[in-house]
Amino acid sequence: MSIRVRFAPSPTGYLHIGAARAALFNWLYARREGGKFLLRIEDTDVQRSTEASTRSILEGLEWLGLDYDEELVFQSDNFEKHAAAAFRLLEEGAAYRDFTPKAERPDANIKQGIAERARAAAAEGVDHRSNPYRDLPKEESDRRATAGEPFAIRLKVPREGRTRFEDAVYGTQERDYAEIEDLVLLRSDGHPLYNLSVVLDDIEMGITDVIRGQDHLTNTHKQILIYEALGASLPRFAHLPLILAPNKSKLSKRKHGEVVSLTTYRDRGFVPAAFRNFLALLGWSPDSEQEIMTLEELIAKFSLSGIGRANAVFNFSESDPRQWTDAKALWMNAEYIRTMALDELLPMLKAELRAAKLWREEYEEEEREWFRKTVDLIRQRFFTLKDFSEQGRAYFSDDFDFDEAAVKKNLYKEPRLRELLPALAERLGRVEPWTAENVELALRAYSEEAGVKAGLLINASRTMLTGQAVGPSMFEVFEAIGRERTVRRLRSLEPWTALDGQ
RNA sequence: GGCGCUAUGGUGUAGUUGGUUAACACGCCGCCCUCUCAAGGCGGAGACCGCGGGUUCGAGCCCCGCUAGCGCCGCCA
Repeated sequence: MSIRVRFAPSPTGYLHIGAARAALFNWLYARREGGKFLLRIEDTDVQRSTEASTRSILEGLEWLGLDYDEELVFQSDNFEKHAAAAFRLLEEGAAYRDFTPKAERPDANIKQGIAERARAAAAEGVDHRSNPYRDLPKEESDRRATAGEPFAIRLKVPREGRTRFEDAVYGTQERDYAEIEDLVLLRSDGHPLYNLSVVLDDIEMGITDVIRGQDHLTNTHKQILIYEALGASLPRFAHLPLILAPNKSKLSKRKHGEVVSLTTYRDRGFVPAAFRNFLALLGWSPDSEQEIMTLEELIAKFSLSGIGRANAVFNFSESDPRQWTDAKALWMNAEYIRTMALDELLPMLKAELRAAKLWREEYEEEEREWFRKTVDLIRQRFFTLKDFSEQGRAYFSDDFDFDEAAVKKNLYKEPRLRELLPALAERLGRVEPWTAENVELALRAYSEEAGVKAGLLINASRTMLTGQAVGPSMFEVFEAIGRERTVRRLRSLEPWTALDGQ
């Protein structure tokens, strides 16, 4: 039978990078094995599910280049089938009605509350089969139900035995039935619960391999119980190590903010292929030592056996804007930006410059060559797509800012530059043809005449022309900026006005 | 509290059936290149392989114990 896997996020927020990685692994596995990658939106929690989240998940997957097969499944559409299955299990005696009134559980510190309850229960010894309604005679159960008394349906977990499965990542997993509570299948309001729904949907969708986060590892035993009660065969399971924050806590939006959202990477100038490549390496490693991999290579090399078991730390600093996300992710993005085919980069740049209102149609017409050459020149030291419209702004617009540190370092330290630069502008205005080589000859000749080091004029020019202290080799910059703009900018008084004010 | 999972330099990971200088990438430091900053080249610091016991001629790899971190334990998903 061919492989069928799925990614099943719940639309209760943005797409978390951990979830995105799970989607990636599923997708790679399906593509590698020639199987199908299905998408199911688990929107059974009506309170928290939003359409905006669904949209954001879809966008995120599309951005990463993860296309899904077959129809998108909304779990809520199967609501009735799931409820019916619970009643079927009830009829078959595999489940029972629990008439215990629903407990009030304030959502706030729910996890803590559960732990406390478990602690208290453990203190006096727990018997998970002690529910008073577990062995209620069928007649009485039916009678009370008919009388309109509310009830939940719980799975009747056998007293003796254990569940067992072979996890593709974590190996053999076993758990005694005694440790598993009779889980609720259907709430008293008639809504099926997660564990029932996933199992039913996975069966209906023909899922052969369930690849998901390790947080589901112990829950898998409960789901196996449901598979068994349903008489269905088990899929293969593969659980993925979790992604942790620098302080080793679980990555969450609440605590860590936008760094955990996939859309942040799109919005902050990541190249999808770069982020995808980075994500693939979080918890998985190929046989070779090669880390930069194309999608095709990723697919060809991917295997469940390459997945590690230890949780991975995702590094970032909340105080240092230069390290806003993992340094390796940033490095990888820079690597992609400077080495990828220019033709693949240009469309992304077009979108970026458009958003920054720096795009001009000429860049695809008469200035096409200039644009390509300039992008190729400046991309060498950029980390994100955003850098093109920020640090690179001066190449596309006359309206750019002067970096304060650059002005101090390259202009203010030598007062004579106020006279030297306009004079240099005068000289450069006569350079013909305008090439890096000719500008260099002219500039060096002038520096000798003026008795100053060429470096002084070069660095000052860099700041005058680009507003920056750093950038590509300056003569290439002169060529890219062009003679007319060069002359004008060298004569500009703007950087000096701040000085006058002091 | 119970159950489970994990544990290799700051981070991500390799470490083949146990075999002797623990590998790669990012980051960090230095040198070269140089008009700046990157990139690139070269070199370096950084891991007693969580701790303690075993088994063995020999253990990061096997066994036991401990510790720590994480996860799960809901009429949430």
